Amino acid sequence: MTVTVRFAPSPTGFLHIGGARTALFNWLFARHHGGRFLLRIEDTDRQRSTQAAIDAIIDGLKWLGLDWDGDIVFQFVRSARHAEVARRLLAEGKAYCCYASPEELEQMRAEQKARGLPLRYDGRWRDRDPREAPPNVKPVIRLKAPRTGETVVEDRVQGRITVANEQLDDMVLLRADGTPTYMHSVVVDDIDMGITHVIRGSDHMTNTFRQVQLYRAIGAEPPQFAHIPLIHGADGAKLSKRHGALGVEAYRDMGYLPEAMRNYLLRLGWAHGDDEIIPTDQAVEWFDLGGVGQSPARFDFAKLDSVNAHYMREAPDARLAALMRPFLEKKRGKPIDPHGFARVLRGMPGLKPRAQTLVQLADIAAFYVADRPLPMDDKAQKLLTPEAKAMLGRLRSRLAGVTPWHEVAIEEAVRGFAEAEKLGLGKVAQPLRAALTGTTASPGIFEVMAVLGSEESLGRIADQAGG
RNA sequence: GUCCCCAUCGUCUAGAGGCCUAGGACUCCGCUCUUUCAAGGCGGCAACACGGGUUCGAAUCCCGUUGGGGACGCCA
Repeated sequence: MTVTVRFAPSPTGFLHIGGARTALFNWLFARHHGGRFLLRIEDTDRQRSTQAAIDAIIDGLKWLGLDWDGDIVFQFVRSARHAEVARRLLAEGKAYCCYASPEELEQMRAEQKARGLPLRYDGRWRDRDPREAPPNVKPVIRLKAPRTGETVVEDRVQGRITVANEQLDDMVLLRADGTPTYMHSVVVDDIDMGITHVIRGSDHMTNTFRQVQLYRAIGAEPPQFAHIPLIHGADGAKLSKRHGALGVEAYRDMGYLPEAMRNYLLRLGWAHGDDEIIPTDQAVEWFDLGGVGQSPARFDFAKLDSVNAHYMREAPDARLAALMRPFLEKKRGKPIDPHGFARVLRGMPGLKPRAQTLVQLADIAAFYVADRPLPMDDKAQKLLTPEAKAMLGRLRSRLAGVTPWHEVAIEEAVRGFAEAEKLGLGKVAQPLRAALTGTTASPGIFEVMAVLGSEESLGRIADQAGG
């Protein structure tokens, strides 16, 4: 049987980081085994499902590079099938009609809570004669779950997990309006789609027992389950919208590379010995459920930054420049002309080891496309003393004679000038850097001049030089 | 409250009874390289939650305590 997994988000919001990791693990598992990775949108909650959320999930998966097989399955479309299975169970006596109203059940739970009892449906209609049903009340269909014995799940991550059946109540399969519940739809769809492995967050752990009972009632063999621990926020609390559970598009907008995101997310909960940098093709080769950890992990931006910095250094200059472009244009508030973009591209080798994100990369690349005269930051301004300005004037004259305008020739000229002036190179380089970049930190100054070209370099120096 | 799960440096983790005076990565701190800032190289700080067992021997197995998380909907 070919390995078949699915990622099954509900379209009630963006694709958050936990969902992204679940999708990644499923995708890796499928690709590792040469199996299929299916996408199913769980939109049975008509009130909360939105097209915007569906789009966000699809965009997020695409950005992360997680391609699914076949067509997207929309769960709601299959509701007739779900109802059919529920009614079959009803006919077989494995399910029953429950006429308790929502208000009645709410009251039941309130009483249970008040008396310190477990919150469970008490099975009040389980064995009651349907002829006693109140008039004009549409019933829900509940599973007639076993009341004795225990349900065992052999989880591929958590190991064997057991629960006493008396802890579980009779879950609703079909709502009063005839629509299926999540619990029921999931099981029917997973059976129909031939899902062999269910890899999902451990918040679904307790659902699993109920779902296994449903599989048994339907007469199907349950798939293998693998519950991966949740991701927590930096403070250890549950990752919620308030605790940095951002959509993947937020990470894209913060300037993270998708391959870095995949690597970081992979290491959050999965390990292969001491390996840290694991490119995606390597991950596909190595991924296994045995490497998944059992305890929750905290999301750590510092580590993500470091991983991202690594992948930025490895990325080809042209790709990085293209990816960074929108960030730089946003920062400038206007487009970059081809001339400026060419500079950024040429300057990329010196730029990329100095940034951890595309946002930072745009920040430090900005001077390459800045218009003259450049604004000087405070530290740069401080360096440009009257003496320094005069020095820059003399240096400019010397530089004007450099041909061809190449890095090596420029360096020779500047070093020769410093020597002639009896100045340390730093005394010359720092004011020069200020004039050329408007800051005190930048790529190597000879590289900067070479990239800028002689005309622009001399112009910028002249802008700051005295006399 | 009931049930389920988890527990190694600040964080992510390696560790499947002796290889552990517990390894790697990130962060932080030094040193080095150096025209600045990075990157790189070298080095440092830092952990087996606690208590009982089992065993010749336990971070690793068992039990308990504590702590954390998750689930208890006609939401998914």
